[in-house]
Amino acid sequence: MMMDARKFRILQAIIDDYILTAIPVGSRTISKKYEMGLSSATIRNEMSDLEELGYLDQPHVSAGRIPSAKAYRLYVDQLLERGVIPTGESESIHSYFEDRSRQMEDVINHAAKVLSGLTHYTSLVLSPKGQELRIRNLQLVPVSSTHALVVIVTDGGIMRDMVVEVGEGLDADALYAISRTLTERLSGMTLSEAQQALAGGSGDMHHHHRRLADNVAHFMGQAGSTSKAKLALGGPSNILNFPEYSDVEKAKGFLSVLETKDKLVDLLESQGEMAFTVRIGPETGIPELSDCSLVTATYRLGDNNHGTIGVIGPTRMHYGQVLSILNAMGQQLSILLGQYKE
Amino acid sequence: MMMDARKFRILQAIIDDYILTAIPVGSRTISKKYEMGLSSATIRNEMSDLEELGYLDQPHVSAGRIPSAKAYRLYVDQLLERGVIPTGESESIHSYFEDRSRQMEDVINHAAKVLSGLTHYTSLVLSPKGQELRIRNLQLVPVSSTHALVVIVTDGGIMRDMVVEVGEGLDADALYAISRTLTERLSGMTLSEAQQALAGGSGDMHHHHRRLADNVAHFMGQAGSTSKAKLALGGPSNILNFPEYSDVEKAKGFLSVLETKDKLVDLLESQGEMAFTVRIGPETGIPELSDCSLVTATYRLGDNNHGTIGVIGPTRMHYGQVLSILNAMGQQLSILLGQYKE
DNA sequence: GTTAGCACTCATCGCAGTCGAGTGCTAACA
DNA sequence: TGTTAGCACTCGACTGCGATGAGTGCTAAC
Repeated sequence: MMMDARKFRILQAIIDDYILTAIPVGSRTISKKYEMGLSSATIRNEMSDLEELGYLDQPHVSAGRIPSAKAYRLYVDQLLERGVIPTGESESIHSYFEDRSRQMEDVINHAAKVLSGLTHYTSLVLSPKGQELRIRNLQLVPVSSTHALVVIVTDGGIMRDMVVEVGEGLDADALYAISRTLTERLSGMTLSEAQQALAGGSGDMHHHHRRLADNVAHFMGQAGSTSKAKLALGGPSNILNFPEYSDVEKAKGFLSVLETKDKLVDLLESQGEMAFTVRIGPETGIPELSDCSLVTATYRLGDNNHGTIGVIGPTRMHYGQVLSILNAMGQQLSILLGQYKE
Repeated sequence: MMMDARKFRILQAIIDDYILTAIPVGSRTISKKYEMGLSSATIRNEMSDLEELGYLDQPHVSAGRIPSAKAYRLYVDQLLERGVIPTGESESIHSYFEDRSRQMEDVINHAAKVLSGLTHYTSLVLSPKGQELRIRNLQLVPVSSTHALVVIVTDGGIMRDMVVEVGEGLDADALYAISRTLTERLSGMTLSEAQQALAGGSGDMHHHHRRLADNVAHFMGQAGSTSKAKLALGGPSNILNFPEYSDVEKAKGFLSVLETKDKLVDLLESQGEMAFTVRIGPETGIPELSDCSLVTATYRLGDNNHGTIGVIGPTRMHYGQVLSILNAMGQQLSILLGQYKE
């Protein structure tokens, strides 16, 4: 048995209806509501076939059918093939960023809020990871007589800071001098390159201030590591709006995953450079999210940097709308965060 | 009718039992489990009195009694009067901070995690507000040809940073010179004093770089305002462990409040300088939290700064234990964050 | 003042019965 | 050969009801 055009149309109708209502869809519903020109009996036969093909599940014998993960996969693939509808969203999203803050973190947080507000799902916004960023400026700011704050400005405009121990007896001017030297030496390198350069330890300065150099190198290792990418969550409790999660146990599982952000970051990072990724149910690889879908998109920042935005919701998600909003939001973020670029 | 010692003992037993089990407490339970040397009938009479006095509520006529907010209030007040039990918690909490990060934000986040882990409630950790901090150092780090990052180090060791617009044609050295001048002028002032000093606008520099000065002043206003205090949440989903919140609607209300952090910050800040505050049910002033209690404590940072830590849970909270843990955690935070002090 | 006894209340649980949405199958029809 | 009407069947959801039992309030005796 094969999937033909009619089967596909019926499947589509079932998915649409289930996305809307979250109620198992019966043959009569499809026949009447979606004007197929077919009787419920025919639909029934087709549905039986679709079930055999693995596109539909039946919670119990006297209930309607619900789409399987495989069905959503097909649905989404079609959607992506046909291209996403980039509606007027873009403009409306733009308006949410009127008071454009320049702080990476603020932008990330705000974006997450806007995203969850627009989609009514839980949203995730991951800042670009530092790995690929190139250093533009490095400066040490004295904090105490023994510690200094490292500030690094990169071509993405992202700054990370950390307190490092410096040797005794370095006043503000000395630190500034060192900062200038370091900036000169390291400018244009990525964080990991710079880390190596420092660890390699040629140059005058390094002999005098080995400790300082080591600490700064260590910091770069940390800042450059993916784990340091900032993750903002939007509307975690949105999930509770969906009947799928009216069970407290399930909701707790979901929220717990959100709390341990590490897994999420890994998941988001694994997207790589793809414009869009849709993970349906078990495809997320996280048991607690096995009846959720995760839709992610990347936004570009500079030539070799990207961050990730995403939305988590029940598998019966408004994929089309979500993709469209993510698309618009990605563009907006690229613009907002790209404004440091010279 | 008055509250006498025996009534109080009975009330205490009821509260203890209800905190443990979340099940309405009957007269027989008290008479047997708590060895009052009184029959259930006597307890019943006393309970009836306690209800009349407003310390007990009855969900329905054939159920046991549950403590009212007024009862918890009495309970807590007694607890506070007698002094909190500062057990060995302090040591165990210390051990959670082995890898002492120096980043304010990391410490705050970690503290929230530890706090929610220890108490099994939802925890809140609010960083000290910048208002009272005194500037020790101010530095401008070039970000682009037109923007610079302001970094301020204060005597609390707290740094806030923000990108401000500077005039054209200022290179790194020029910015450093300005930074030195500003540090000299502003060092020792609080943020708001510094803001005024800058706005006042005497001094050579200000005429040349009015724009820059204005922007820095504006930043100080922001950084110093209470709204900028960082709030970390720990274990938001912990609330779902309690049967009180097995209703999804209630849980959603609770979690929504957590998402809009502003209200929480206000609530935490309103504690003022008190060592401990306990808000029971309606006392929180937030409808969604009307059957929660919020226990907060302050931790000191320097002479005139303090942050707030707190725990939110159901009204039937383990007040004694929570107070003890908050106490220990407060001390630990004071130590950790105070380590920049010269 | 305390307690035993008793009638009363009321939430909870289990159970049988009903209802109805939805199915699968068969037979007739185009 | 594909479509449809009809019908028996399934099974979850809901309803009503009696039994159960925890817990109370009241009264009378100690």
